[in-house]
Amino acid sequence: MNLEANEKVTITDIAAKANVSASTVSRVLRGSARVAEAKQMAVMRAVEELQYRPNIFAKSLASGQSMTIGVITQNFGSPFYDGILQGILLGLEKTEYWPLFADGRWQPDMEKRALYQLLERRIDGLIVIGGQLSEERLQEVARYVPLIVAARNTPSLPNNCLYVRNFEGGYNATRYLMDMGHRDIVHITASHINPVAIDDVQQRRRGYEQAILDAGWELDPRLVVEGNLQQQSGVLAVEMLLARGRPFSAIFAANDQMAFGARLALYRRGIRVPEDVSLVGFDDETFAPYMVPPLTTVRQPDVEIGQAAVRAILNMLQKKQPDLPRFDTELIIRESVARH
Amino acid sequence: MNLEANEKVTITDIAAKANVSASTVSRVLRGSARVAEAKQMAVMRAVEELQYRPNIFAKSLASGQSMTIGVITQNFGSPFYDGILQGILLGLEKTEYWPLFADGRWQPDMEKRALYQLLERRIDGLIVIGGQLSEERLQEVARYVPLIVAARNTPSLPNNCLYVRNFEGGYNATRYLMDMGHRDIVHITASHINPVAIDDVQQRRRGYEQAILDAGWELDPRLVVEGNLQQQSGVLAVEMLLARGRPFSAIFAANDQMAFGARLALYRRGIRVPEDVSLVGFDDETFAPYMVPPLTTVRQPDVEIGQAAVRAILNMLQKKQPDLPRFDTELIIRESVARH
DNA sequence: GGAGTGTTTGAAAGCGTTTTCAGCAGTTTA
DNA sequence: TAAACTGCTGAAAACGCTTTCAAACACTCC
Repeated sequence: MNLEANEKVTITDIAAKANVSASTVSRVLRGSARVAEAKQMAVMRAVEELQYRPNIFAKSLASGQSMTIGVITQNFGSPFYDGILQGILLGLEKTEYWPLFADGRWQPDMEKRALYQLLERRIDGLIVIGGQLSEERLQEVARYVPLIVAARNTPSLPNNCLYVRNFEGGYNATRYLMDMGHRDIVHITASHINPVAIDDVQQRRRGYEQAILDAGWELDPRLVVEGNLQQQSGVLAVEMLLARGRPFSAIFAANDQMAFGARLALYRRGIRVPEDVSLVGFDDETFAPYMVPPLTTVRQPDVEIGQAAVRAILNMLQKKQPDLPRFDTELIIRESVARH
Repeated sequence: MNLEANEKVTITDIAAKANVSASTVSRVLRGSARVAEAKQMAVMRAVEELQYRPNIFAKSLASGQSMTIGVITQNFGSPFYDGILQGILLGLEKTEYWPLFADGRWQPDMEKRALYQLLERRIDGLIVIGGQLSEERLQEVARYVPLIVAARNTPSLPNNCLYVRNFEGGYNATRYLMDMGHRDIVHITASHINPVAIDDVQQRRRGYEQAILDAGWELDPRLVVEGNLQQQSGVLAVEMLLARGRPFSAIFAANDQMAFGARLALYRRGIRVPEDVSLVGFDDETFAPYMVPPLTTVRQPDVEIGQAAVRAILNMLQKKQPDLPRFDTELIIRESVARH
């Protein structure tokens, strides 16, 4: 790599060196039309020798494409979302595209602003991870630019949405606890975050409820606590639960972070995991295997979701029908659940 | 926000509507020269009415600036680095610049490739977080584009480097354990990662050693174990330590991730924390307060570092001397250390 | 009243690509 | 043998900005 050298080499220089016109150079480089073998070779040689690097601004201006994919995430630094970002990075790796990340921070106006700025940067496609943009706005965006929504259910955009079977995940987690002999199972949910409904989390809750109903038991509202997906809210949830006085032997948290919080609260109260209370999370974050005891949890294939999102977007960019796989969750059994 | 509407509005349309020339419109928008008050107003009104959004490609082509800052991180999804990224995002928020992230994954060739691609995208500045690019290459890059190196000591680039006082951090952590009555203090380090030396981690180790020497004690090589900064290596480190048979009452790990691994290994062996063995980490990751027991650790101001990196780069872009603060670490005392 | 100074402006020349269009050889086809 | 294709190629026109340059104008000062 020679930094300064290639700086000023333009397509015209290549054209001169290879004894062809600039148009022909462009054709060879983009493969946009047939060019005689001999000229092709000449162009390639000139490119090699002069260390030519196309100017991306000129390219974008002329072609109208930025070769970038916008990505709106919430809460940069949150393990599950970061996993998806990693998948996106991975999927984009051997393409000509580059991701443009923006952080919505679960704040509707931040998210709108991010969207706006990304569009101003003329992104060729957009991946939205979670978030709270209204479906109407997403529809509007989808009309304007290829769009994939990941980690969020958007019923009105069936052709833009990457689903995870959250319902089944919640169901299986609960079912597993039941199979281990638990009956009084708590669910820490987070159906509302300032104050928009998070469909994925609600699906997990519905799975939990269905598992209980399928067993022929009754739902007990005292066993459900509301959190906000952050660790601290897991602590609070357990406090609240204990205050309610309703006995329980197991907790299923709607994400790992709240499970970690719950685990800490139990520790502080001297309640042992899993001897006294069993614990199941959701997401399988990197820290989950290192919780004490290692956390049994429902794995969402985050990296795979990111990669699938990229594949789908790339297909859309080529005007092909994207395939939108449904992702299954997987129960990862570790050591935080004991037989009751 | 009107998506389709503004698409085709160009500077010429504004010029026509405001009864001025395109050059004047440009001048008003960029503030690059005085323009009569009345015309300014007219331009602003036209911009407003036609919902004009400048075409960033044309802007970049004409000005030679991409209004992007390249950022090379290692290991996307690692908490400490993500914290810095968050800081960068935050710092860039109210500027016209946008970050372009690349992931080196601690692999030298990945990192070189990332660097190369970022330069191809004509970034206006570059922030490198950690990594293994040789100092020579970094020097070469620095000559070519404003460069800030964060979370890594680069002695040959004193004007491009953001330092954290890792030595003091290591010293204080060890000192604290000594003050709590510990004498046989283990250090889990990671001085070499395939197989490049990580200066920051070595500084922490030197701090550890100095603290012991200052107390008038001898360094015992059996108390130092090598890891690779990943959780799993913390597990292995404790296994190895136990196998050595050298008694110890405290562990100071060079980062939180290895501390988490160590904590798990101790749990598996039935060794209590902090009753039997005390534990101190480094970084203060988001999970540290939720470890059981909450982890005493050395906080590095990750978000602040990211913000400082942005400030420095922005200064360099304005040809001003960047200020490169030294960052102090802070010992966060939680519950993983007991008096011995 | 003219020279000198300073301020504001528009025309036009880039910036480096892509893409359209027409032309020019060679084929085929009628 | 003329007409119609085909396949390659170069000239030139976008793409939508920024910036230089010189003109136009309004002052101020001898």
